[in-house]
Amino acid sequence: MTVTLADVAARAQVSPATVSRVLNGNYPVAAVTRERVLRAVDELDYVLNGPASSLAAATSDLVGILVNDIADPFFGIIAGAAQSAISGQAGAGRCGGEKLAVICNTGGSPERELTYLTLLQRQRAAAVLLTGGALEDPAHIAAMSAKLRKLTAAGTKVVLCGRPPLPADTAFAALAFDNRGGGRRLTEHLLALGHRLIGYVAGPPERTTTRHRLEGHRAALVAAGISGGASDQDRLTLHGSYARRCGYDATAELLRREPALTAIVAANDTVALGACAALRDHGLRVPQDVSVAGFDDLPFAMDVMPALTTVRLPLVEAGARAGRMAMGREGAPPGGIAMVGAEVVVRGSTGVRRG
Amino acid sequence: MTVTLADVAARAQVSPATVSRVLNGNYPVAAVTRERVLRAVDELDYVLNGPASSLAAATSDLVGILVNDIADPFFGIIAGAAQSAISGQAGAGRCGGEKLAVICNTGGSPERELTYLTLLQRQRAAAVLLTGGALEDPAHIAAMSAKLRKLTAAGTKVVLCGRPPLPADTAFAALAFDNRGGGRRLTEHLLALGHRLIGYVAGPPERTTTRHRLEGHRAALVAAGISGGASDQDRLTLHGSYARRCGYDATAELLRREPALTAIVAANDTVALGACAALRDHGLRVPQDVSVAGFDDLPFAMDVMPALTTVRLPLVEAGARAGRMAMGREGAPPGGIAMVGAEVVVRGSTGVRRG
DNA sequence: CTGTTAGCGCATTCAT
DNA sequence: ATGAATGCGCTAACAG
Repeated sequence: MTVTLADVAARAQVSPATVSRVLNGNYPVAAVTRERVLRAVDELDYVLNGPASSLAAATSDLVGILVNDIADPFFGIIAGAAQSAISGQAGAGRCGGEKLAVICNTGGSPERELTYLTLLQRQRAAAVLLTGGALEDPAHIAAMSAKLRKLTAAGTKVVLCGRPPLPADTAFAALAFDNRGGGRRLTEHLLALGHRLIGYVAGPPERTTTRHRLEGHRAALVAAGISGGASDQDRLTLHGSYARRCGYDATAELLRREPALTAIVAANDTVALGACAALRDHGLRVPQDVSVAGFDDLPFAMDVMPALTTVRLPLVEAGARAGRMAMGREGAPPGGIAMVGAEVVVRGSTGVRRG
Repeated sequence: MTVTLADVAARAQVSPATVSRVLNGNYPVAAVTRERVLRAVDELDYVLNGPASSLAAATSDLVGILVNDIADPFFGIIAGAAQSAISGQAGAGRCGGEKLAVICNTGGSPERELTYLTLLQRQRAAAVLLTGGALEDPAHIAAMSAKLRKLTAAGTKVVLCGRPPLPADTAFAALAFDNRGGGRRLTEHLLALGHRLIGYVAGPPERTTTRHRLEGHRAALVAAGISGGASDQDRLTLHGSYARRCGYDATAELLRREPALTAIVAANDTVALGACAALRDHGLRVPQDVSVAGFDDLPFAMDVMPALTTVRLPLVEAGARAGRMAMGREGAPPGGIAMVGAEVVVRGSTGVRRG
């Protein structure tokens, strides 16, 4: 019923092997023969059987891109850039070299992360790209390390993008965002504006991204000699998800705990937006009464009113570079890991401390 | 080197066939035997070979979700919801039933759209979900129809989400957003506020979404008896991409063409944000001087200042429902197509006409 | 440059 | 309820 490679071979009056060679383009074939085969392919409307091909070749053209939450533009932008870098480079042949870059949405669940890895392992994926912060649960880290090690052993290339390298594993090329440095510089900016009572709406606990940004924040406070003591820092730090709603609720709570607050640093831009909304609802102006800062510099950050002071992460560049690394078009960075910049972008949402 | 099903069979002292049956769970196997096999699987750390399995069974567990631009939360939200609906329903067996729902980013390119479809066809995908507006180029429509017909013929389920059904093709279950109705009601809202000179920053030409929203807009104008003539409508309508930048540039141009403009309708929320920025840069206040309205009701729409009046599309519900339809967990809507609502949400960015 | 020969690892008939 | 045999469609040696 379905047309196979053998049918094409018969039609073109060549052997199946020749058809395969033409299709894969990785072997010398006479120009005339190629034309004949291609014509037969076209006439029969033949489509290669991927599973059969992958089985015989022991590899597939599937590339998996794992993201924590595809509804979040942070991941959408990285994933889109990576996918372009991977799919955009069609090989010389119109059939060969074409990779199927696909995005897998884990929803931040460790189980689904592992499940997707297994599914990709099943498919003998050519490469796997892990994006965004990782969970710090030791058991999960161990499971992930083991799984990734198996994947590489099976010939799958593993690349980390925006995720710190796994402990004791320099085996995987990694691109890490300088969350700590960015977090520190952002708080230094606030300190320079005179702020001393700074609330911090952190991301989900147990995530590397959350921890690093928070560490940077606290390092800046300590360096300025206003650590305020651990208890005070805890009092002004609240954890939540990356949802706008969390920024709103956490800000309300912070205001309750410390009405004299003059600045709020949010886990990311989305959360910062929620914080701004909460402040407005409390009759406070941004930045005259309270300054607000975000993180990531998502596209909308420059368009909200007031425009958000935030930390710009080169999401597109990082995603594209990770994609190239996954394709072997770009070597791993020296030491296996490259730290990509995180630069503070000052806009209207932060200003000098009031009165 | 790599452990196969035969290895597991040997370890469990059963035949390969039995192992296969246990793994697929679609055949009676004695409980004791099953336990023994499962233990062997665990001990050997066996992972099914997807390509081999798909080849033998002539189907795979891959489900493709095609999106125009994954960096746009519009698609991220739909895709995320669809993926959850598809992956979330692990079958009774811990091995079987698990689908690999993957997102394919076409970037709006018709070639890549077809390429992805071919790739998914190669993989013998179980289902394909097409999301978002379609290109109206006749050649591309024909190519898509043909390709989709072949996919269904090969056993792949095709579902359309947020995309109008293909002409003369009731074969594919479709969920369509009421872009025309939403567009019309949005403009009616503006007309009710007294606006008469309304600029329209439309999306990319040749896209169904663009055309439908624009048609709704014009229908409202005509119904109000202020069609203004075709030439006038053309003068106040500008096409561009869905980028924020286009909203900015188009607004500047509209202001040049018609300084007396009192309202602007944008292709979507992102474009509306760009329009707001342009107005501000021209010293105009929103909504006191000019009202602005978006479309989609993305999460940030309620958080910008002033909050955006827009048309809410049930992205999560539609994505999830499409996912269920792709899995055969929900039947196709009567007639093969269901129109999902598009409700105007009035917020601060629109107000009564000035003066 | 091209044809021939073997599997790749699994699902599925048939038997039992 | 389980085992034995067959073939899915293709690629990769190996010849020629």
